[in-house]
Amino acid sequence: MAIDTKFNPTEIESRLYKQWEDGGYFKPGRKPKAKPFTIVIPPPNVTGSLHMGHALNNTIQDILCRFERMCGRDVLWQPGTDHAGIATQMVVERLLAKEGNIDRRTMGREAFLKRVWAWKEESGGIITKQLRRLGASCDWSRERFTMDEGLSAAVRKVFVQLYKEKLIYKDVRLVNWDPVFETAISDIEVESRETKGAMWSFAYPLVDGAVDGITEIVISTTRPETMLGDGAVAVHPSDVRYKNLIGKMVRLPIAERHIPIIADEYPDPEFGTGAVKITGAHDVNDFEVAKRNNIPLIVLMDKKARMISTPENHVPERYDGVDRYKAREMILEEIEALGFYRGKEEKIIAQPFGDRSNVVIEPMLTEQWYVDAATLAKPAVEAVENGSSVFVPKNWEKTYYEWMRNIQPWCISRQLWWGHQIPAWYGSDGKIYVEETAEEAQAVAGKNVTLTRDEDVLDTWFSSALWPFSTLGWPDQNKILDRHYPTDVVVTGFDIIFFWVARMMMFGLHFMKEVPFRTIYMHALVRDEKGQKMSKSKGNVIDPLELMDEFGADALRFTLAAMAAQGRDIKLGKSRVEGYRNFATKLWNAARFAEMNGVARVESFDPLAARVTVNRWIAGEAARARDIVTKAIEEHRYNEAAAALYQFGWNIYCDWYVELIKPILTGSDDIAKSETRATAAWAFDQILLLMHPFMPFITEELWEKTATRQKMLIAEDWPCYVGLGDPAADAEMTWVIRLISEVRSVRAEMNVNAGAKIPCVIVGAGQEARRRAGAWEAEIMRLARLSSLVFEDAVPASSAQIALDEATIALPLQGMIDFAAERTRLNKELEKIAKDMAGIDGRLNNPGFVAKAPPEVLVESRERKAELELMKAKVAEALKRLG
RNA sequence: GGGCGGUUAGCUCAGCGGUAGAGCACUACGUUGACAUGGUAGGGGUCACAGGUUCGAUCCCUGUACCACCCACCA
Repeated sequence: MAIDTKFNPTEIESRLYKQWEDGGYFKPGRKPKAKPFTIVIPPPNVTGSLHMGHALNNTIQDILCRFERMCGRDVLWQPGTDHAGIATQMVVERLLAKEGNIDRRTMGREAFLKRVWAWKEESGGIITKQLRRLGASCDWSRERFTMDEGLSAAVRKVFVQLYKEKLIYKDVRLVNWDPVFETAISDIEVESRETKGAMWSFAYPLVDGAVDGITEIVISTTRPETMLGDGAVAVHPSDVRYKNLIGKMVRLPIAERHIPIIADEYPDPEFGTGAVKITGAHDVNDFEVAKRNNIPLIVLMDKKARMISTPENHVPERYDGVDRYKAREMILEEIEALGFYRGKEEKIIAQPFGDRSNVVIEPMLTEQWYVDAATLAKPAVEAVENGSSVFVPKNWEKTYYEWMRNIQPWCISRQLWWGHQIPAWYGSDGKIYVEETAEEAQAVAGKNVTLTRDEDVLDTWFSSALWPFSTLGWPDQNKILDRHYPTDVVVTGFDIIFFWVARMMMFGLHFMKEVPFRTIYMHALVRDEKGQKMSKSKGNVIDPLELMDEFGADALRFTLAAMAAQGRDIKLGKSRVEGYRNFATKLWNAARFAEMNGVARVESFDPLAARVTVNRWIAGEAARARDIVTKAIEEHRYNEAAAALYQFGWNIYCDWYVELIKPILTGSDDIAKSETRATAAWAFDQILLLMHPFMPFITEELWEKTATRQKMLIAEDWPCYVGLGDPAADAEMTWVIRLISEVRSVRAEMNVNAGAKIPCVIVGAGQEARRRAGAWEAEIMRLARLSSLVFEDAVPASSAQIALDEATIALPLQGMIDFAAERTRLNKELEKIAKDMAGIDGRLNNPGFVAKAPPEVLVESRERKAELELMKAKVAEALKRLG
């Protein structure tokens, strides 16, 4: 069982993971009587491979799951993947093109879908393998896919019910149309970007001649090509310039139609010419104006955003089939030639882009399916208001409210093939039958009706919205669902708060009558060292897999946890990962040290029974670390937990404790020796236990290597200490450490090498003094003895003079340690008394009482600094005398 | 236009009423029987700026300046 001299992460990771998974440690139901704890994974796209965001997201979830498991909860971490409609279809279409195959349309829907499924079976499991690599303790036996039969059934049921409740309906309105994928997309899939553009001005001549000497009206537009579809020109009713033009007709050049000048509140008289062309079928604002004023909607483009010429739309034939941007140039040329051109102004304009296709979205008038989100949002808002679900950090609630309270109908139909096909059938008369199956629809429609199914599929996020209950087996009632819904926490990045969290809230509440999760933990986004979003095009992607190869999964996990402060983004540098890899190595070597020094676990060892000061102290420190880590995880402050672990493991245990016990281990006091061995082993076990959620692999490995155990570490109980922590031992160790540091510092400054045995001597003396401690004089004597011993190696003959000097040095130091804490404590106490007396809650503006704090407490820090300087000087002097 | 963050060491970031912290980088000395993926010590900060509250402000309040992000229909 000897521990290798080197720690090799890759060697142990896959072996241990397999042991855990095969051993069934990730499955719920091991503790049937325990309180359940549930997390559903944010399902990664099947097309995806692990990026930094996933790594962070799943590290946090795994920390929680492992922690709660150790705390005795019955943990279910429900994994799965998302079919990712557009993304997947895109990948497969590209693949087809690359292989020189026919496109999907000529291939036909059925054949294409078969191809996608084949692709999914073949390459869809990459990301789940990578999650295993990270150590994620999901119950893989329950893995789900959003297009599984069960989940699809859930989708159909939800759709049908919402339709029957009139919360899903069809509507003809302007949608965001993606001309590359030729599908509608929802509002939040549109990204507005600032681009260079221009605003052109055209004149439309009045049909019936001049009014008040005016012969034309000048409009301004950023989209000249849409002038062919103008149905009116609008002016503000209060705009005196156009007062007498309202109701007159103007001639629309090129299209050669007559359109009215109307009055509407929409135009801003201050902006441009104050007159706006109204193109109802190609602009969201214009659409509203047109509806209000009964202006006809003239469709100009086809699904690829090319102009079309039809008898209805009056678009000249020469425009037929011309791309919208080419049409723009043509229009500009023609307008100029016709003499209606009135100038151009360069301008930065916001343009809508498809978040996946990177192409300008065209507002298009089509019939689509919508969810009445406003109605569903109400309970979802209330649930957060009344605390049924809580955001961490809290300030995301405001963003959530803002969006939910202004929510628009959610367009859920997509003109794609990969996804859940909408369970709606049409009779030849156009009548709609929405049922879960074709048979049911047929039964409702009657035998003689020929039904055709709606071709569209649902937005991917529709099925994701059901994820917290569909994965647990809904709509079938079952034990898992009863036991694990609502889930405890959802862990996610804020970028999908609207896409996913909000919709799960709406659907969860509507169908389960319960919030889908109690806590919504929003973590930051991972960026590169310069704070830029990682993207392939920028070439700044840090691949978590490469980091794991180089430094190990534990190091990566610890890094991510340590950086998961509740900010907005995380800038990740390799050096940080390297640092935590070193931490892992440090622990590995501490275990080797233990092994070499006969430090081994003693089954019946009780840290409370330890007598040696340093042992009592380390036990207390372990308890303290345990408390900090526990609290920090519970409050989702992972960086604090990580910091406490790092400090306890490296600073407290390795730097101080291990160094301080060396003389005991090599000394001749057998009682102290055996106690220390047992304590060291015990304390190291505590490190492994507390660290396991963060660094599961190395801790599990060392757990196995350092003793014969009943259970694997993953199945161990989270430590709970009663009565650990000895103020006397703490106080003594605190100033021992301080004193050693001071002496070392002075020595270093003076470049004196007084030997390396200081720590051992101090501790030995400290123990002895502890037994005698009591009266103040005794304390001084103890210090004196101690100080003389500090220089024992250097000055074999004892020097009483030096000893006394050192004593006077050490005492103010001891006072200094407690100075700040004491002052704080006193002020807090006084403030509290003041508040109680005045009955004030919250911050006290003018306590006044604080000024009455004992004067010795309110010493200026400057004096303290002077004391320190003096002390240093004295130590230096003492050393000088030693030569 | 609304909203949410940020500005702390050379770099990346914690902290958040009570003597300014970590990692990396840097300097010096050790190459000592766990560990050079180490050890010890050290240098480096008017905590963006200006006011205010307070016995005390990096922290709370108000404003200013930059930097990010999200949302929104100004043609």
